[in-house]
Amino acid sequence: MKRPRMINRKGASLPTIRRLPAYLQVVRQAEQDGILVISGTTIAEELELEPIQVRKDLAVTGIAGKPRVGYVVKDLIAALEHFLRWDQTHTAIIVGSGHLGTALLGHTEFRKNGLNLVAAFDNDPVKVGKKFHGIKVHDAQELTAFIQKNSVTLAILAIPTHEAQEVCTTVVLAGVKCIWNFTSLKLRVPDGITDVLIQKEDISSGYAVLSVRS
Amino acid sequence: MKRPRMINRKGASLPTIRRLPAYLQVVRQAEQDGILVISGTTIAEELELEPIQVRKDLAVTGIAGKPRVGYVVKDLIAALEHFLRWDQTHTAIIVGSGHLGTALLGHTEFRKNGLNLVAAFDNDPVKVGKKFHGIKVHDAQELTAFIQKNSVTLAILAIPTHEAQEVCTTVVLAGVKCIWNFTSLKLRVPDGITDVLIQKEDISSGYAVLSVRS
DNA sequence: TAGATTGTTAATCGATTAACAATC
DNA sequence: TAGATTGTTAATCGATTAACAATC
Repeated sequence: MKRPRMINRKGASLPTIRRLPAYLQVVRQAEQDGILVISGTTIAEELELEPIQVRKDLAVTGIAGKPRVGYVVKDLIAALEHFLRWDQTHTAIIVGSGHLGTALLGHTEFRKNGLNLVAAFDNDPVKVGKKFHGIKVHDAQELTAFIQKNSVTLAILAIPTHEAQEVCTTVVLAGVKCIWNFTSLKLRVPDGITDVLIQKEDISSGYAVLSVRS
Repeated sequence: MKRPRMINRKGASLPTIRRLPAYLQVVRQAEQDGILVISGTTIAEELELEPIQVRKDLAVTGIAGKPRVGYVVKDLIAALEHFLRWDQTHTAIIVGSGHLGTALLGHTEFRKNGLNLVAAFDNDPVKVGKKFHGIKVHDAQELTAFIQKNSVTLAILAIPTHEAQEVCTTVVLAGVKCIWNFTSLKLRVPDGITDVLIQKEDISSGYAVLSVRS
């Protein structure tokens, strides 16, 4: 059986999408520094990429630059944020309030990018009721009710591997459409459900690149 | 100026290298389950990939399968581990013992993959001297001396962005050849040093994919 | 044997890079 | 104007996929 290649918004390739946040970071920094206009060449130098790649990537956002000048910083930020949908609020929860979950809760950059973390969940009674970085830890039993009541769209899984599939099933049945999976397990959605997006954050891939190349 | 495309061991592409850990995980699980021989088709099904891609990827490790049968589980594990250099010990330190650093210290899977975490470092006096997951937190002042004394090859950076470049410079000057960068800063090695490998673990890329596709 | 699977060679697909006209 | 930069079209490069002979 052949699965169709995933098609992305407006024809942007996966590698392009993955580079956009780095551009946004550079351009936001430029704005902080009071710079009004920035060229693709400058962004490329900053990130050690080729200028042509930066221009091609930025083009997917629909931004129009001015020859000889570059891109208006304010407009470029808006274009990148809009393309990434980081100008909209995404209501999210984190399941698991161990060290990784807490680290993610404290990742303030998320807020700038539209991610609204509204709750954490844990099955450890010692943690339930506590607050980390201002976000309350709820009992994992309340997952389904909370998701439905608060129209949570994204669930971030920072739990032990052996709990991952069960939690995945629970949150999907409760209506979550996106899962950000920080466990090493390949998750499966319940049969018959097709409109769920699962993004795996794979730390061992990075380690593989590091050890093979060194 | 044109930078040459990075060439990897035995011609394995970057995407291939990044998939290998997933294969290893599946095959190790098979071994646990008492399975002696596994086919590329089976691995592909498990990971929702195409069988041809799995076979091509496994080929880079030099493993030879048997038509109609598959690969000997024990041999395949050995081949993957050896290709990834996960059969060797890599002496590593973690700089930063906040939640992320502590989460990484507690990531037991690393040990199975040759990563020997020997120390953590922090500049918070409250944390110095404590132990997390059996690993002692040292004063960041001791970084250089420790690296040189213990021939540390890998430094994992789990520190605030604004400290990242300084720590990078310190550990590189002390002799570290590999940096695993969990901050969002693009790091630069000091002038004249060329044989340092920096791998950036980019969480915002994953979030970008998630929000663009949803 | 029949049929499943490997591994090689070729074809396709897609991403990156190059070339260059347009432009400010 | 001269020169830097954009953005488009074409070329190249590399990764994935297909086809199929070999094999157990």
